[in-house]
Amino acid sequence: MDKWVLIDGNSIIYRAFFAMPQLTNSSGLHTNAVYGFTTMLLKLLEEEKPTHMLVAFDAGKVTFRHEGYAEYKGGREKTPPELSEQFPVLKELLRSFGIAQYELSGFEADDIIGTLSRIADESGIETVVVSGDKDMLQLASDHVTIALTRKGVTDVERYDPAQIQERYGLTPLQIIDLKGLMGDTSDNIPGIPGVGEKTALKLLHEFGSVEGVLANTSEIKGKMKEKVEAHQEDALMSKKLATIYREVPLENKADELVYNGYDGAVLGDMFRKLEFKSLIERLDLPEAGGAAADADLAEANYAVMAAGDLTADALSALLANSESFYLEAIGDNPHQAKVIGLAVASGDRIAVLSYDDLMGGKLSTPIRSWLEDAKAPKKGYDLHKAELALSWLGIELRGVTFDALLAAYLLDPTETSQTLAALIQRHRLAAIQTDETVYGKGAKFQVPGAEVLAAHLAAKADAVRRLVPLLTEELEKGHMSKLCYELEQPLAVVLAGMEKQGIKVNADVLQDLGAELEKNVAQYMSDIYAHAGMEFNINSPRQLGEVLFEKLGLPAWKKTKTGYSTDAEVLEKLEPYHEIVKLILHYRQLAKLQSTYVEGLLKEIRRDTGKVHTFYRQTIAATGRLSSQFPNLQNIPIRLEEGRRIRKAFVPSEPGWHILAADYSQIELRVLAHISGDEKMKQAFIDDTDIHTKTAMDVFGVTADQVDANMRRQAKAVNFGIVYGISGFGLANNLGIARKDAEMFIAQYFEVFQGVRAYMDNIVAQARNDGYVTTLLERRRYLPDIKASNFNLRSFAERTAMNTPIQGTAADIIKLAMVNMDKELRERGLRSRMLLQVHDELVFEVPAEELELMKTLLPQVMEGALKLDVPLKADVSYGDNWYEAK
DNA sequence: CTTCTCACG
DNA sequence: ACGTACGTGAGAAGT
Repeated sequence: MDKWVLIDGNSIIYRAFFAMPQLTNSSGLHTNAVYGFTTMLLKLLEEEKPTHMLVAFDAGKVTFRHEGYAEYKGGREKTPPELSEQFPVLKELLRSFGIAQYELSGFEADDIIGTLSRIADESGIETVVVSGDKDMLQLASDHVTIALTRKGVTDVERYDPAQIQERYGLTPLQIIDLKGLMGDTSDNIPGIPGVGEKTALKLLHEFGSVEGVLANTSEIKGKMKEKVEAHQEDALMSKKLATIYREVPLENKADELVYNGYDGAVLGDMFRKLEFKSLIERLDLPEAGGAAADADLAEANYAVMAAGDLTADALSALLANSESFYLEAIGDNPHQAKVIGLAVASGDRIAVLSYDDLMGGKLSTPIRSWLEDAKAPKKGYDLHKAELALSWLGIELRGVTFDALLAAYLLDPTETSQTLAALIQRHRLAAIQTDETVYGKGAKFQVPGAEVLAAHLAAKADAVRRLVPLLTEELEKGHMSKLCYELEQPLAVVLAGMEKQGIKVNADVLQDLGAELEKNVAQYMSDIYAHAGMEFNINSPRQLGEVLFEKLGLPAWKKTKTGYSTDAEVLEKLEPYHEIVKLILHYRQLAKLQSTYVEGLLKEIRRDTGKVHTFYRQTIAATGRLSSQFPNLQNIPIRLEEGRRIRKAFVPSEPGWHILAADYSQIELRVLAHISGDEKMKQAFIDDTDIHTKTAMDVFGVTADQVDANMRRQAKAVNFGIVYGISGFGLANNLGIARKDAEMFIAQYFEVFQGVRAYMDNIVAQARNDGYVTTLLERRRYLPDIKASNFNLRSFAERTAMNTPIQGTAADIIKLAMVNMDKELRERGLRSRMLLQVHDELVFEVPAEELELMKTLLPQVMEGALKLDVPLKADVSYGDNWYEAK
């Protein structure tokens, strides 16, 4: 069975260019559009398995369409040079793939594809047309489906005639009439002025075609009638321009479209030229010239010393002059990670010890005492994980002086891969093997034999050693040395302490709650089945969508890329239509509690201690916040009472102790008041007024007692919006009001808080100028998209520029408070323990006799963490469990 | 392994 | 005109 795939080259490369972030190879060639195009090709090859394939291009500037209408495609912006330079590259890439390409002077890509799809259709050959242009829908038929790009490049939506009917209520050929009426600004096709998609569809549903509309103008009312009558000629010409010409002389071309797959070596060479390294790996393409794979790998200018090569004294001597340290622990969860070895580099020797060497034998004593010696300096990589993994072996890691992972994170917190291999590559140092190469991944993961493993661990210790001076210098240049050595590194130790300590979770409380939930979930389930008239999996959005929108016929208005959206926003809008909707919302709420918080949390409780030990990741969030994993203890329910009860299970680990919690009040807005210097906002916090009420008063121009609940709610949403980097659309969406009204609120807000407006303008300008923004403690985030020509990318970067200094400074502040508080506890010899951090909240367990002291000490330390132009405020609460501490 | 949904600040 | 709020992690489905 033949299968043809016909691609509108111009349309897709444009799409790819605007959808992909800036990307260049090391010689400065822009490659983003070609990269995007390539990912789309790969997806098509995999999904469609075509026997024939063609990429069609527009040729030259003038086509037959210009003969009747010289202004066709006039007024278009010039193609950006960053894109033009990629056309020849794309054509070369297609040759490397072995994919046919075609262009014919006087015709557009549309016409070539239109003709070939007609030929395919006439022979009954299944064909997919790929484009970003809706006009292509006119080509759909029983054998021809149209894949239109939606978001990005690889996300496409397929249309056959039935789907076009469903979406527009039109046949494929009527798509031409649609454009005839609407016109198309991008092609400079006029259509009828004032007729957009809505009106055009209405007219077509009534009269069937452009000609039908023109013949029945008497039945059209008001202004619309005048417009249609005045622009009859335009409509007819527009229809003609929009019609794809399907008789291009292309007979007997089919053989040239045959696709036989690509030659890995040829494609590999092309990808190397473009530096598409991830794709080389993904397709497992051969290395250049077959061999020489290891040519770039660093040559070991050190001797790997295994246990057999070392005496205890020799090891001690080496450790005394250590330059770097690397500990390998397998597994993502450091509390369960298996230590398989470690390496210490010193001059031309790198000692590599196994787990067994660490746990017993002649070398165990020297290595353990070195690890635990706070005076023995250690420069390493991910020592937070190392500290935890070792601690479960009864070894306390001390004396960390430099962590390459933390440094790398500070230097670029948005970088997703901070592995040693990636860091080495980014710094253009001689390469080391990736973990994936050495261990494999997924089901194929396997620890290699002792010798190979030793070589790899030694290479990593050596990599750390080579990175340290570079990272140190970059931190210095970025003014982040203090942030690294005095905040993040000490914090890593505090976090490890919290994680080792863990928090006690009462399994009985969870089990009781679970039993209750189970009953209720079952009840909801049967009620939902009764209303639906059938049983189905409510947890499956797909099945739920079918029941709601097809079986029950509820109105569908929001779609995901795979089907109907059934999220809470959709369901809330559907509530008035059917009783089942409310039941589903409740079911969802309870099922979430049951699976994630009752069952999920129960699985994390250690049988021996009854505690859960989360892991705070310090190098994930782009803003400087922490994140929490295994389990995530930063998203335990609180907003709704049913869920909040989960917190009753979090209890002190010792009898008679209490849970004490303190959270910063409005920390982000206080930070904003400080960094913007807005006098009005500063004064509001100095007077300790309710900021949302104050905002409502100023924005609505009323007195305090005139602010009702709704005004305060709206003001609160505006304040949130300000912190997020406000947009009219976002605020409108959040408040469920018209965008115009939202924009009015924002304008009014900026009228009042002029300092805030100035800050927002300045920070975006600063980001454009420097390429990055910073927090008060000089934490940095780069925003490469701030200059993007793509509106979406640029807007996103602008909002990020506004938000990151605020969210990031708040993160700085609570981190300072944590380090200071830890110090206070130790210096005062208190037994109280810090257990959790939830972005603006700290949770402790405290013995009864320390409660009074802690109730004043904790807020004092939190409020004094950083001196701002406005006071910081922390509210304390306590109880017998986390629920009571509210 | 990705997608959807939903929990938190 | 474009199409969005900022930052995370986890469970269940379905490929």
